[in-house]
Amino acid sequence: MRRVRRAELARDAVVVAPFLLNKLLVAGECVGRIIEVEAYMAFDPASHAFRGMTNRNAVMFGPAGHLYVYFTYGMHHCANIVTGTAGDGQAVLLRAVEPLAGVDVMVARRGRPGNIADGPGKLCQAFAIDLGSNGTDLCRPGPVGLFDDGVAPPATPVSSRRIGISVGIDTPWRWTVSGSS
DNA sequence: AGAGTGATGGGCT
DNA sequence: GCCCATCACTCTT
Repeated sequence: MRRVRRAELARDAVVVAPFLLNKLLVAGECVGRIIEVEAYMAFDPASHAFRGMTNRNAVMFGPAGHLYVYFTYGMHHCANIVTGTAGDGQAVLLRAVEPLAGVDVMVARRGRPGNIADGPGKLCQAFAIDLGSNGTDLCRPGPVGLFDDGVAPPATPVSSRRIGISVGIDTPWRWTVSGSS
């Protein structure tokens, strides 16, 4: 099981997003297989980076392979993986993972059994990812990592429209592993 | 299965 | 002061 290399993430978000399917998100004892992602490109009206760099989205403009975490709706965190070249302002939103290890811990954090990581907010709660993890380098040993266990992403990833946004809904930049929602 | 809605707080115009 | 890259609960088909 090898760590995902920075060079693999230093490509456009629309390329990296399907590449990330079936990769493993690891945080402490918790492991999950990525099954749903969305790409947010530069000059993408739905992207946090669209209006330029601010304190909140600064990590998006840094080098690829870092975690961009933001707080939204007054109660949820969402996790993104920075892609492209530094300065681009690109990222891939992690929307869902299949829990593989540390399920007990995730259920305890969630406070309820079942459907513990099938949404961007739930995923962050289950993996204890919050603003304290913002900027973490996933390509170096640390509290959060991204690994490849040799399971290839789907040969023909399923793409569809992104969710929860009101602009940029024309671009099919959401990818799922076939069989998951 | 799907639509409607309240919770709740930081970010930005 | 309004807008969310959400979730869970309720009520309706």
